[in-house]
Amino acid sequence: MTTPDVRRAGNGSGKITREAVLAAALEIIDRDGADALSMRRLARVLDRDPMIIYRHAPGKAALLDGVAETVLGQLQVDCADPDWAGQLREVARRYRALALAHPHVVPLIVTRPLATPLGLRPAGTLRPLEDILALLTRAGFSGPDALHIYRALFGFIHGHVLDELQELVENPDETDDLLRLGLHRLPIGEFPLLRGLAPVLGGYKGAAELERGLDILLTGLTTTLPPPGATRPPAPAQHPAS
Amino acid sequence: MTTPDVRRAGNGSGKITREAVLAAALEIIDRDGADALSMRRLARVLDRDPMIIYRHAPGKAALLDGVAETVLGQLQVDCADPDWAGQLREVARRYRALALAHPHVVPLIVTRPLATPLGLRPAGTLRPLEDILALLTRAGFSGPDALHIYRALFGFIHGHVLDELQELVENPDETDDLLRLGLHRLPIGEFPLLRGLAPVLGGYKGAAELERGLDILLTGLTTTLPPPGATRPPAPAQHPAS
DNA sequence: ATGATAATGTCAACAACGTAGACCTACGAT
DNA sequence: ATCGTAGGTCTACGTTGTTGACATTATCAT
Repeated sequence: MTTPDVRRAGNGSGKITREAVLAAALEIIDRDGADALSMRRLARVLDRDPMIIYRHAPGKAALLDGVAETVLGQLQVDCADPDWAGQLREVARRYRALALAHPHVVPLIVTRPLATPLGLRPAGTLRPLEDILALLTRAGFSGPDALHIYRALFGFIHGHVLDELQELVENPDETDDLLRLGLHRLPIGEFPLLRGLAPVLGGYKGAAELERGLDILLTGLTTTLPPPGATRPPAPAQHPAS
Repeated sequence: MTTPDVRRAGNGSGKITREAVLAAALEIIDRDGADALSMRRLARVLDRDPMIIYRHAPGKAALLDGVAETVLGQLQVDCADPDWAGQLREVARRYRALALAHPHVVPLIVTRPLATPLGLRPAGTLRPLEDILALLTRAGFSGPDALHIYRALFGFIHGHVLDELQELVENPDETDDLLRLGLHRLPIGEFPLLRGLAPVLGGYKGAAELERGLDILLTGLTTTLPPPGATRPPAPAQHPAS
């Protein structure tokens, strides 16, 4: 870093907003993961003293919550969509897109609310829940049924996204699936099936898997719960290739 | 075994095994969460110098992986069960029981494999996968289909367990659901539906929810994929492991 | 028994961490 | 002028994970 003007502690110019802090934190996490986020490093990115951060967030934990909130807050739900099942599909797809865009944030989204009661969670985290409840009650479902559907959907999405991220590999340069997945290091005798499935594991397509899961989930839901109104059956939907 | 010989710096008696280290680590995590686990505190529990730990694990990260592995390693699969669907059900129930017994370990199980390619993960983590592949191929499924079923099942389980843990609340003493969930702190205008569903949220029963989800999933799977069992068993029914 | 070799435990030290507390500026309202 | 408040900076404390050197003990061929 060539700094001709040596200020003792780096200070840029202009005010620092909470959004700027969170954006910088997200940048670090996206690049190097959540463990790489330290107050001092974040301050270096902001070109300020580490202590300013505490003017915009009460502590590091709140900061992580804030990052998770900003990402999850980008998930939009169209409460007015008359085709509730289709809307749930799109929400799932958008969620997956968000997760792939910010893979290092997914652990935060999934993990941090574990110790926090519902009402104490940041508002941005609760917005999708409320919106989906709105969508479903507007479609005629009872409150408890809507809640049940929300749980089933997000349970599925969380699980799917985690599983898909687990299958991502860092060096896609390697052509041989066995090597790319590191499967050659496994004891041959103990994991014969796993090793044999290397090519299938390598060719994993998350988007298709998501659609298949959604088919199962939505048909299951519409047959289990009374689909209100004189609306149509679920319609297995078209699969966009990707 | 019982040597009440007190040496200068904390050292107990007897040898320290890797299992003992992991057990102590699990104890700390179960009590106070993963963040509370520090090398020094772990050493205090073991009544030894902090540095011994490095003789049994290359670092803290490996230690966390080890804890996740020991817990997940307790999940047993009966590969020989002829009723594959029933066996998957039981696996799901056992997984849930494990998660409820060690709630603080779930984030580790779910999060740590995210950066590690399949083959480099600890063997105990891969055992359930291999076992379920064995169960399903023995039931007549093709390799890719078996893998698909595994993904669907564990995606669902992961999601369900995370969602259920999020609904657990720390002070179940409070009688009023609104207060217990902290929902009274939410802006009334912004989250009307959510607040209205407080009693339903409070009465969440994870076991029933799991069974409902399993119903949906398993029926969906058996209709989507060719269930090889009852009607006509195809040729390679028996496949000796070699 | 003897000495060599490895395993195992101990200690001090380091750099980096989160954050409390004091201090300093700048500025709009009185 | 004076005050309150918000934003920004600096120092310092206690803790963390880990390194490298050192000490002790076990193992084993000779």
